[in-house]
Amino acid sequence: MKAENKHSKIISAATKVFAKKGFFTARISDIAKEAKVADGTIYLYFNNKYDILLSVFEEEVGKIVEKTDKLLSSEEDPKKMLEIFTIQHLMAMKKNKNLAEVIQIELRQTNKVIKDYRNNKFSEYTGIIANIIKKGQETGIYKADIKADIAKRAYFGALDEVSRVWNASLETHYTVEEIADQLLTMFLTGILHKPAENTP
Amino acid sequence: MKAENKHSKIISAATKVFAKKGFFTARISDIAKEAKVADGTIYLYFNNKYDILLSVFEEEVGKIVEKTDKLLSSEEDPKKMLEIFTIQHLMAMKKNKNLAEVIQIELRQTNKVIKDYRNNKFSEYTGIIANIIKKGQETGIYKADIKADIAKRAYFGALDEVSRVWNASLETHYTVEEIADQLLTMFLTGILHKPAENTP
DNA sequence: ATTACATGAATGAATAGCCATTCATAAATT
DNA sequence: AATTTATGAATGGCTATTCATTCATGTAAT
Repeated sequence: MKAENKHSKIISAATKVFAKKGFFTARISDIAKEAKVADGTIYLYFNNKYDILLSVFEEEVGKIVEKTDKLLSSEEDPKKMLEIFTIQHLMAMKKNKNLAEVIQIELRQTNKVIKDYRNNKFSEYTGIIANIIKKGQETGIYKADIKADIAKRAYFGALDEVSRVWNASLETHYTVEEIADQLLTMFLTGILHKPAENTP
Repeated sequence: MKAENKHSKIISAATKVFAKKGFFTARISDIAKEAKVADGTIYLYFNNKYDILLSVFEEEVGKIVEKTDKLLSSEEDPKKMLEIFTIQHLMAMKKNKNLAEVIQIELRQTNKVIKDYRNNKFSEYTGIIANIIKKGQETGIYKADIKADIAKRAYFGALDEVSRVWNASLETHYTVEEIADQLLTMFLTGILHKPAENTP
């Protein structure tokens, strides 16, 4: 069996298992079983349990970053860019619900214990939001007094929390487009009614 | 020693320890040590480890809900209400950074494993946001086509993520007021420049 | 073509360490 | 002295990780 194949089989099994049980309650044997591989085999491809989580995180987030960059590269309008980012994020999370969970786990749990931080694909990812905002500020369409580093967090947080509920989904009949529309409306124009002055 | 005293001593010790090490890597003996109590004593006040976490969560979030309700009760303007909510949340999280962490842990980690859900103070809390929005929509100052249940999540997510970084704070020299101002600006009026039509 | 040998991947039972929980015993309080 | 509260060492269960062994494939010698 080809090596690469097994590596990725384990990665995707782990994604599934971590998402379902959480990192700490997931057993190596669960992952092994899910990947249809012996327990020991996992240690041929990963150093330890945490290494699996980190790999899942970095690799999968890496893919998303790459895809997002590609999608954005052909767009110049900061407003459209934010729209693309939003839809892309929500679609990715809906498609791979397990990944959404893993991101949340890794982000909030484990780096508390193990300080490694490698390349940190994640800050790369939120950095994309910051860049969109900065670009819009240069163009002049976004408010200049918005701080990009606060805004990127706020917007990521909003996206993330909306996706979280998706998973824990007791509900959410909304489509990606509906949610994206709501988020973009809020973030771009706010929830306040504009004073109706622009009627000619 | 008074019983109630010991109960709350354990709660606050646990808050500290969970925040620092995360639920799963925190040891009962850590909590006991922090509370200056014997390991066994903890089991006189709580059923098990998870019960401690849940108690921390429910009790502390409960306090915040109560305080927030009180602060809001004397205010009618939905715009001011959101402002109050925002500042109150950020202050509470800054004051009790540990609690901010525990909320995140509980929210995203553990209820995956143990389904209990008791009263769920948390939905009560986000419900406050939803109510503010609905009220503003009735008054007519908030856009009618914003869905309160999406908006509440988005806004809570934004607040929460901003507070998270606070803790992991590698930076954040911002004051509560600055951050609140930024979030409110974004959420109320958006990041887009208003088309400058309201100059008379 | 067949056999013998080599290599490295894969296995999964055994190990070893950790830590939540219990409980016999000891204060402390009534 | 009876009862309540507290202690912390001992127990027991759990699971990450290891490693001796097997298996599969390739190479070379006959």
